[in-house]
Amino acid sequence: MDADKINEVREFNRFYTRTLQLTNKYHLGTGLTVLESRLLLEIYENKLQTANELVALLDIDKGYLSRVLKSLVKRGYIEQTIDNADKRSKLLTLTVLGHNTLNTINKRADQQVDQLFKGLSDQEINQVISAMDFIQNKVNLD
Amino acid sequence: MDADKINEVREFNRFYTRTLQLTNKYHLGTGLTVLESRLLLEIYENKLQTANELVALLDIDKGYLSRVLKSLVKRGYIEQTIDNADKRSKLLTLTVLGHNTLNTINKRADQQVDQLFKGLSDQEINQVISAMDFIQNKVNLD
DNA sequence: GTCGTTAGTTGTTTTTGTCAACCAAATACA
DNA sequence: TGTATTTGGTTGACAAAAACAACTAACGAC
Repeated sequence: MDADKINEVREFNRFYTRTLQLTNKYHLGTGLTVLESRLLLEIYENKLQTANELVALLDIDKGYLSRVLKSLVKRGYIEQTIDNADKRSKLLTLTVLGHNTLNTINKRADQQVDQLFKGLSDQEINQVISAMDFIQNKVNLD
Repeated sequence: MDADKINEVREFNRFYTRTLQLTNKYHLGTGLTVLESRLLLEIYENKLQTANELVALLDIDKGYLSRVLKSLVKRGYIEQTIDNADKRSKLLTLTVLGHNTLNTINKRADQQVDQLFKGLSDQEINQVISAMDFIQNKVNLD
């Protein structure tokens, strides 16, 4: 891949990180840190059930996670119940507060997306979205 | 903007943070933290000259920045010289080491981009890049 | 020259994260 | 079965990253 193209990708990366950083500050106004809101999200939307799964997914220290979860329990965002099938592990679920907070976060993120697309015509919005789609499908993960 | 589209954008955001932002972990293998490498980058490529400008751009605590800069000076990456036009402020420049390190970081980022695009045809690469271009031109910043 | 502002520093504290030792339940296996 | 190993999670001790507030010295306005 030649230098020009690499440069364009680099520039896009900077651009997008800069933009995303706005939409990434989900926690703002919710009393949660970025990590905490990520945990709620993974527990609820991706159906992760145990600390162990979170550790594997997020590549985070298990001791630290243990404390963060403890704090989330104390503050009423999640509940931990012992798994009867394996009494070492605790199953994580969101409380009503946790659920509502996650909704707030999502709503706020949506507003930021709206803000980002403000002033574009429907046709342009569709084009941006299909460009995103294209990138997502083409770029090599693993 | 309807829910479906917002959802796609949200997904793209997650995808993008997960993947391309990998190329943002510049610091790996250079002895610099992410913040430090960002500072070098802003000083050199964006021609920021004072701690004050960095504080404004990066929304970072000035006390903390002061210490980080001090450490970068001590470790030989940057130099601070008193601005004769305003003896309160110090002008920041990269040393040779700082400059070389920044080059290494950029090279490494380029390799990661290459890796990401591995296996795509030239035509596909061009399509991805023009999709990026399109997004960048259309999406509303500020 | 005095006063409010500004650039940067420093002391103190909080938050975030790492590392290693630990406990109890589960699994392996002789 | 009984013992050894592994696994899910907790805890203590510590290090690094970052926030907060008080401070100094130079600057600008008047």
